[in-house]
Amino acid sequence: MWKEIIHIEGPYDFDRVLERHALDPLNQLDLGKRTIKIPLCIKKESFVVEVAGLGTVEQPVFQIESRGPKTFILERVKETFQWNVSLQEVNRHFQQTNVKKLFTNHYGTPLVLDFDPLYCLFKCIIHQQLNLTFAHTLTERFVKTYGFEKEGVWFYPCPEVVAKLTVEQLRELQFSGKKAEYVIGIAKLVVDGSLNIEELKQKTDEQIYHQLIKIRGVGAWTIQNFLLFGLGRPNLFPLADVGIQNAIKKLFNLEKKPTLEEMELYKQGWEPYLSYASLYLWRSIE
DNA sequence: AACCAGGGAAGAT
DNA sequence: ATCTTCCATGGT
Repeated sequence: MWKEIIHIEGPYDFDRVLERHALDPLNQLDLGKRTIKIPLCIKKESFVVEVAGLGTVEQPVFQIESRGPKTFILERVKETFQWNVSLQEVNRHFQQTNVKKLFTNHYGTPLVLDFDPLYCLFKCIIHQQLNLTFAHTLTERFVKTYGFEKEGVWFYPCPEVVAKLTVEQLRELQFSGKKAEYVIGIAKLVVDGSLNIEELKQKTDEQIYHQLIKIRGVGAWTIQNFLLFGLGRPNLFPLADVGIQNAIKKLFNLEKKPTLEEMELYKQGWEPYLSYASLYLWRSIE
C-alpha cells in the first residue's frame, strides 16, 4: 500500500466532482470525508484506488492511495479527474461570451470522466433515449449482475464476459432487444481486437468519429458523449442532445427549443472549449 | 392517458 | 444525402 500527495493549479472544485459521482449508485464515496474509491483495470488486472480531497478550490490537494502499479495508476487518476486541464484558462476564455454567467455558477467544475473509456461506451449505449433515473437503474443492474466487486467497489464486466451474454439475459434486466444487441456487439468487437480503446486515445476527434460511427448502435450522440466523458476531449457540443437544447431554451428564455441552426449561432466564440459550455448547460437544468 | 427521455436503425424520399 | 417511422421502457 502506497500513498501520494498531489498539488494542482486551482480553481478545481472537488466537492462538485464528488456530488456528480454520488448520482451514480454504483460509486463508493463519502461526501463528508471527501473520499472516493474508484475501480481501475490495468492490463486485465483490477485495482481499487482511493482518492481524497484535502485542499480548497483555489489550492487543491489530493491524496491517492492504492496497492497497484504506482506510476500507471497516478497517470490514470490524473487523467480521470482532469488534473492536467487549466480551468483557470477555460474560465477566462468564457468571460467575454454569452454564457459568462454559467461559468460563474459552475466555477472550478471540471469534466467528470468515467473511470474507464469502455465503461463510458457501455453506459452511453445503455443511457440512449432513457430518462436519467431509469438509466442509472439499468446500468446498476448490468454491473451488479455481470460485473464484479472488489474492496466494496463495483467493476463493470470485462468485454470477454459481455461478449458471451445473450440478448435474452440482458432483456431480463429490462434492456430493449436493440440495446442488448448493441452492448454485446461492442464487447465482441473489443474481444476480437477490431476495437482497441487504448489506441483510440491517440487519435483526433474526427478520426474517432469515423471509426466509431460504423459500429451498430453508435450514433453521433454516443460518440460525442464518449469523447466528452470517456476521453475528456475539450471541444464537443452535442447539438442534437435534448438536454442541451432544453438548457439553451431556459438560459436564453426562448419560447421553444432552438433549432439546430440557432444552436450553431449560440455557440459562437465558445471554441476551443465547447465541452465546458456543454457540461454547464447540462448541469443548469438538473 | 399521452407524451417525453441527455438516440439510432431501417426504410422512404 | 435528408426526412420519417419504428423501436422499447420507465417517468411525469
